[in-house]
Amino acid sequence: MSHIKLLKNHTLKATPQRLCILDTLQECGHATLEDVQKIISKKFPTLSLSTIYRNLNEMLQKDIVSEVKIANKKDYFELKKDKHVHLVCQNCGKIEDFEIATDDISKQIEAQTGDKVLNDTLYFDVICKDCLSAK
Amino acid sequence: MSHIKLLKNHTLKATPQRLCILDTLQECGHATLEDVQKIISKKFPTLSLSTIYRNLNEMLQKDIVSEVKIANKKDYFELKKDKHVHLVCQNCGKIEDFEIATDDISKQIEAQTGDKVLNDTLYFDVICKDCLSAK
DNA sequence: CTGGGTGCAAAGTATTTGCATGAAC
DNA sequence: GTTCATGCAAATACTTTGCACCCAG
Repeated sequence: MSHIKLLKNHTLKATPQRLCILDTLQECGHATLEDVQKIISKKFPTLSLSTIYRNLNEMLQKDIVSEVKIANKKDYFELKKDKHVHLVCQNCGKIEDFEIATDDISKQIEAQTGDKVLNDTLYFDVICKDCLSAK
Repeated sequence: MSHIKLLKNHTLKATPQRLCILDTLQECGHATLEDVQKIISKKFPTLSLSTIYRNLNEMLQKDIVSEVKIANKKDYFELKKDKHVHLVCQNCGKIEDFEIATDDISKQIEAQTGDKVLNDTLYFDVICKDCLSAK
């Protein structure tokens, strides 16, 4: 879906500023606020910091983007995607996505706790293939 | 291990302030900075905010405590524990811990990506038993 | 047109730091 | 006694807000 439609579906006007923010997230995959700021300052120098804050918050609320929180790291933003796991390379810092079925674990938790599992967020600390082979 | 020993093992002096912070985390299981602040203001009103910040940061660095980051929530602190999963109740907000073996998933990731998995952090959004039965 | 969005400057929070004093070892 | 930690106040960093102007629909 185009970013223009994406915004309109969520009752947000398709301004150049918003499109620029979405493009940036798409390019980066996962971007910290700092990343977004830095990249935008080149692509669209007049886009103000308050606009970035305001829009990221709005898009979080409307579930267009999500926040990726990793211990000992800054928070990242990403375009909302289907269920996936984050693989965080402890060497180069890169974040990869990985599709995975976690129903087994969910069932196990439900059986042992009596809770109802709705959803999950999984992070794995890894050394990525590239860093492994670089050694 | 007593908190006094815990601190000394990490070359930190066992001050009443530090012990109070550790006790607070132990009581709460998972506490936000705000929780810590609020509880401490009763138990030890002269303990200053900068001391809380300084010590939590130091203890994070020395791996005495860890940070629990959950999307759409404030960050929590907890005493460092063995590998466990966090179950976050979407209804009452409570966080439970759950012990689980995740080797299967790790192996699956390694097989499919070529990465080396070091560690993992898993969160599950749940409706806890208590909230389920309260309906 | 008109309502919502933007930029700017200012306000509001959160976090860190420098330094003199005080406590742990 | 020394060294390290604390409290306070000040500095810095981060985030939000109010308002006049502007643009997408």
